[in-house]
Amino acid sequence: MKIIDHLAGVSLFKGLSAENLEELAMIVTDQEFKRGQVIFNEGDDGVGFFVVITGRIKIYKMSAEGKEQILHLPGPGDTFAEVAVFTGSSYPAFAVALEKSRLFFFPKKSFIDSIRANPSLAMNMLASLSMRLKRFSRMIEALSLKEVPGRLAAHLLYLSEQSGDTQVVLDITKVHLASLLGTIPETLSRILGKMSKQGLIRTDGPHIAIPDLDGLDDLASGESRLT
Amino acid sequence: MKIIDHLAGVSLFKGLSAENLEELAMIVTDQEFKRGQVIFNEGDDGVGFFVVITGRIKIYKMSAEGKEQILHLPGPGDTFAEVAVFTGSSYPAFAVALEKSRLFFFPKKSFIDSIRANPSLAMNMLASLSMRLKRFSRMIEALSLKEVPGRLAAHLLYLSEQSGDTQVVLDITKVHLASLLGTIPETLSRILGKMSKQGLIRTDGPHIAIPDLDGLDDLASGESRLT
DNA sequence: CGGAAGATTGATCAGTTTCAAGCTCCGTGG
DNA sequence: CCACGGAGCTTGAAACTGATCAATCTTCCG
Repeated sequence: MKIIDHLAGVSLFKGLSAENLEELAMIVTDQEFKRGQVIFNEGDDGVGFFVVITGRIKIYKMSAEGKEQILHLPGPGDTFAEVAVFTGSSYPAFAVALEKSRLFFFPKKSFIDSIRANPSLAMNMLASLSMRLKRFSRMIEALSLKEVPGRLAAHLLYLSEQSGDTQVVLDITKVHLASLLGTIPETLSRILGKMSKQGLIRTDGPHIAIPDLDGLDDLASGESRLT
Repeated sequence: MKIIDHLAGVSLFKGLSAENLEELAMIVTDQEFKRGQVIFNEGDDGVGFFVVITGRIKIYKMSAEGKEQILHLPGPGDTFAEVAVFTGSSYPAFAVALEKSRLFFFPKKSFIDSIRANPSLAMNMLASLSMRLKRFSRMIEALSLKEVPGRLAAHLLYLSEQSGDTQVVLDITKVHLASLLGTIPETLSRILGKMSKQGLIRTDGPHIAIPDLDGLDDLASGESRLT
């Protein structure tokens, strides 16, 4: 499968002509990362951005004591580190591969040229950054205004909405889910337990069934609490 | 003073030609808001975005119990609600004027046309959104990985860096500062008190002197704590 | 097969919020 | 012009959420 065929499946490049994709393909570097391999560290020189072809990446911040807060978990078709391209500075977070991953790397300079020459690509990128901004503001809202049960409920509802099913399968470990929700595995485990006891969910390893969507909704919006 | 002269001072429009500014000026609506007046509510139809000419705007989220988390406090020359332009959906937060404010409003449709026609404007907007994204990720980091003293220390250092002075003047109330830091006025007051007692800062109303930059730095990075 | 990583549960502890009260300051209307 | 009322700010005591520390068990990757 050629590079251009992979690019065609990336939503950031949706609607671009074959010639445009051809041009983009010329500036791409195809890169492989092993599970656990560092892609960049916070503060590294921001030389370009990435598109995930296969695998899963963890973008995160870290505290002095080593606690991690996950910002983003891009998978196939997702992009990351675009910020470095447009602020012309260093990467503002850490990135490691959670599994064996194939990435396309776009060097900053060449990609900026592409964007300048291509209004549709610019619009796509603006839409992509705006979407990210929206998700980040939801994260800020959750961290500041919701307690852990509310954040978890909101996340489960989000997953359920994505899959269009009241059966949800976690494709990340609970350690990572905790880090994404801004808490720790112990707390997450306890709260999943409480939710089960109250009949809001049924858990079986990474499988979570949601028999009571309305109950979770009340939790997520702060209208009820977990006793 | 004509609209175009105001536009020239907005960093989002930096580097644009006089003709470009002229075109932009044609799609602007000049609007006045009184102190406390609502500009839009979360969920309202996102019809366009704003540039602040004079005054101060509060962009915030709100919990079910009425607690507020400030996302952004745009002042003269700053923009807000750009996200609504590019995601084509509703406003994702609340906006009110903190004081009598003059705003320029850009309707979504016309502004998108301007961007498509003008690569420099597109690049400026990409840079602006990226900067915002970076600030939001710092906020997420702070809320999740730092305690209130650390967040406050980081914010004071930020203000000091902006002004290039170890003397800082708060141009917002402490109620708003608390909301910006993800806490409440009582906690903020106590922590300012502790910092003063330890000689990290000296406070006099909205004036805060920082005699011990290194001490604050240690607090902000989590290397020390407030006993 | 061995060991590290993931997951769960209990007891304790620290940080922050909540509730309550009192204070100053300022704008506005009588 | 003064008084009133509300907003901003501070301090204290009590309650609570979530983190920490510790132990155990399981799983899965090398």
